[in-house]
Amino acid sequence: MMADLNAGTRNRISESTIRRLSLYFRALSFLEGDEHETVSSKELAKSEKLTPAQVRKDLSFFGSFGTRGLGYPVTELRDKIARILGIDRVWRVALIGVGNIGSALVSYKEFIKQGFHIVKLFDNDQRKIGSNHKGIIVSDIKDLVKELKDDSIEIVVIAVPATVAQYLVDDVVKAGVKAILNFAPLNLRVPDDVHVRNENMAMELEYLSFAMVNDHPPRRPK
Amino acid sequence: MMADLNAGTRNRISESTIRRLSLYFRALSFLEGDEHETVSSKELAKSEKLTPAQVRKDLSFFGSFGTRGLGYPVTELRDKIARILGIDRVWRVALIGVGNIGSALVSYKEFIKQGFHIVKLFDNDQRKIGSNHKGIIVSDIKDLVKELKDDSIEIVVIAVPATVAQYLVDDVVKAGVKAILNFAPLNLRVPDDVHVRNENMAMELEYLSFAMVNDHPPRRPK
DNA sequence: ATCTTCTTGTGAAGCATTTCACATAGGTTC
DNA sequence: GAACCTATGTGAAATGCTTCACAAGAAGAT
Repeated sequence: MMADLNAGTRNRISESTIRRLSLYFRALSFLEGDEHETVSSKELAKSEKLTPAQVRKDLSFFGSFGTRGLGYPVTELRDKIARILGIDRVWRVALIGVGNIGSALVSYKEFIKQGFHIVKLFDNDQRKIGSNHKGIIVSDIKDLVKELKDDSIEIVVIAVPATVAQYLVDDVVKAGVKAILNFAPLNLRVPDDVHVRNENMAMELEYLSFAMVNDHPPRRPK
Repeated sequence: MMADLNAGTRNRISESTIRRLSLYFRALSFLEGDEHETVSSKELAKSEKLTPAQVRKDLSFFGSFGTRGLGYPVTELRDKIARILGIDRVWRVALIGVGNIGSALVSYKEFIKQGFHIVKLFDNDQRKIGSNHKGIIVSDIKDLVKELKDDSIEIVVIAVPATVAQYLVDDVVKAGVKAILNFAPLNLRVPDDVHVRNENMAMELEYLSFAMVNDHPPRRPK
């Protein structure tokens, strides 16, 4: 039974489910290397510290991919999930801000592996503009809107200081980009049809800090 | 009314609440710069795209910080949250893996600002060992356990390839470290009393990809 | 061909989190 | 100092998510 993903709030797939699909995808990619032909919900759950029921329920939102008594075919399921996540294709990504984090992301192999190709770099620093990072020439930020459009950029990664991020994002929206991965520590204002995900590294450290200070028990399945 | 944070599963503060505390902390830090003396749950909610009720409920788990009819005192609330999150002190952090991401993190100002001081670097590459990054000399990974102990490291950041991460984490655990921030794309196995948070940058891009392919509506409050 | 075993797929139950709604209380004005 | 205004703090309702439990389907053995 395929869920209707377009049904507004009703039937909406939860954020948690989608994030777990990423985990399943990763686990299946590992298994593919091994001799495994099939994998059970139990095994898949164990490798990501989840419950078997959770795995089955998540997958059931998108279809029936398994065989009763046997499990799920590894390669096939991996491909199906790639399809669902939309990573069975190449995405054209632009990165704004070639500083510490930006530079690291240009060379980050996980992105390429999953079809996220950074094809464009922007900065406002004259010393960086024109320079070459992994074969990509850094463009001047002042040409942002035009170049994003001309190059059919679909996803933009923001890796600039918080003070200038909103200003740049307004231009990114103007260029028609509908997806933004934001590393700047602030909440970006965008229209309803633009997707934003925030990557907040300090937040994860704060969680660890809280957990230690308060002796907060981790949530464990079962 | 203070919640009992040590009460095992009962009364456990939810992960979402803690993550939102980080957001409130950030928003309050911004406001402090302005002329604002107090802030209402409504204003605080708006700046992070949440509901006022959510803000009040979150804070109520930890005490009564506001004044009816007026709102919350900005500086005081900010300090209280810092206390709750355990970021009213300095944490000694070690970073393992001085590659692309590792190098970026050493210079990442948000960490320092919030009291997370990277005081130790490790790598297994002979060309990197002994070199100086932002005033810190890179240590040989083979001395990991001893040096983590000797330097009273409390938090370890893992920024190495997935293939070697588990092996290193076993040593980190051996050294008595109870908190790990993991950038390697795999699920680390650790004892129950060790806290792990995963930073999975590809996962966020996958979420964006999913949202675009499936025309998935973002969840909006109200 | 039937029996046994294994594991899926899924309503329903059980929990957890969010939102509602309002009594309550501090501040301000007259 | 009383009346009014405003925004908190919080039980209770509503919503959302996870886990349970089992019928049903597929493969392999005898």
